[in-house]
Amino acid sequence: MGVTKTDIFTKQQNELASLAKVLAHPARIAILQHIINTDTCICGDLVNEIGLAQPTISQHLKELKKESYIQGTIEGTSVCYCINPEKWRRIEKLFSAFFQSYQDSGATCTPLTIKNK
Amino acid sequence: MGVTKTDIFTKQQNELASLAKVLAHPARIAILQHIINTDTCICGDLVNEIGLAQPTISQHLKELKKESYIQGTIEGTSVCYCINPEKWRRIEKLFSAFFQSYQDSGATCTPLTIKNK
DNA sequence: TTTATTTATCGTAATATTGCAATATATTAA
DNA sequence: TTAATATATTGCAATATTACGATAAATAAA
Repeated sequence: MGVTKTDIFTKQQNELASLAKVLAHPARIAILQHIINTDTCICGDLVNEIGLAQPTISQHLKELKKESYIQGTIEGTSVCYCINPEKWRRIEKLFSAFFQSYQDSGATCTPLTIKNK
Repeated sequence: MGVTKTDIFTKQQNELASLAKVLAHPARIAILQHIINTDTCICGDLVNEIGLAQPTISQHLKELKKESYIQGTIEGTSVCYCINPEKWRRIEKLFSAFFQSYQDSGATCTPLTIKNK
């Protein structure tokens, strides 16, 4: 159906999935990396840096803003984007906690050649 | 077009995006958490634990296997799933490195009320 | 005011994802 | 062999995502 049954999952599960979804596209990773490298972004530069059309970049920025990975400030006709420091650290902690919730107990689950790829 | 232009991004950007995409669904988060909690999974239990049909769970497991978050062992008629320890730590490091690549430089990008949600 | 510049939004086409019924496959038990 | 059990695969419908041309909106410069 292409529609996720969010109601059967916990708030935390849905939140982590939503945050991961933002990172689930190389253009958005590239945008974040460029903003990180340039500190405050020169916004329109993203269109030049990354080989995507302006509406496409704008759409990706919208998704990054929706989950507050970044924030924007209007500078005349252009918009300056930068990382949202507080949210970034919060997201980092959520992912970190998720990955650290697994600790290798040495439980035996022998790997095998799985037939279906 | 619904088709990602992977060729214009680096291998690292595409890899992190692919890994994030696996986590971009609450069912897959729930599956991983259940496997983590039960150490080795009782596979069919996932269908009961999570309120999704068997083919749907099987499909999610396939995606988790594709990026090697988990591995499966055939136990008679059933399949026992568990976390792939080596891959899990590798993925953890990739995400950790990504988040830590941002360090708050105190660069001024004053937040504002952004009009478009 | 008019023009240029920058970014956001709309509309749309192509493709991907999600979910499940039906079915196939594989192994164990009878 | 046959039946039961567990999981994977297929096929399909509903919806979501990606990308971009066209255009709107908003501000600065002339």
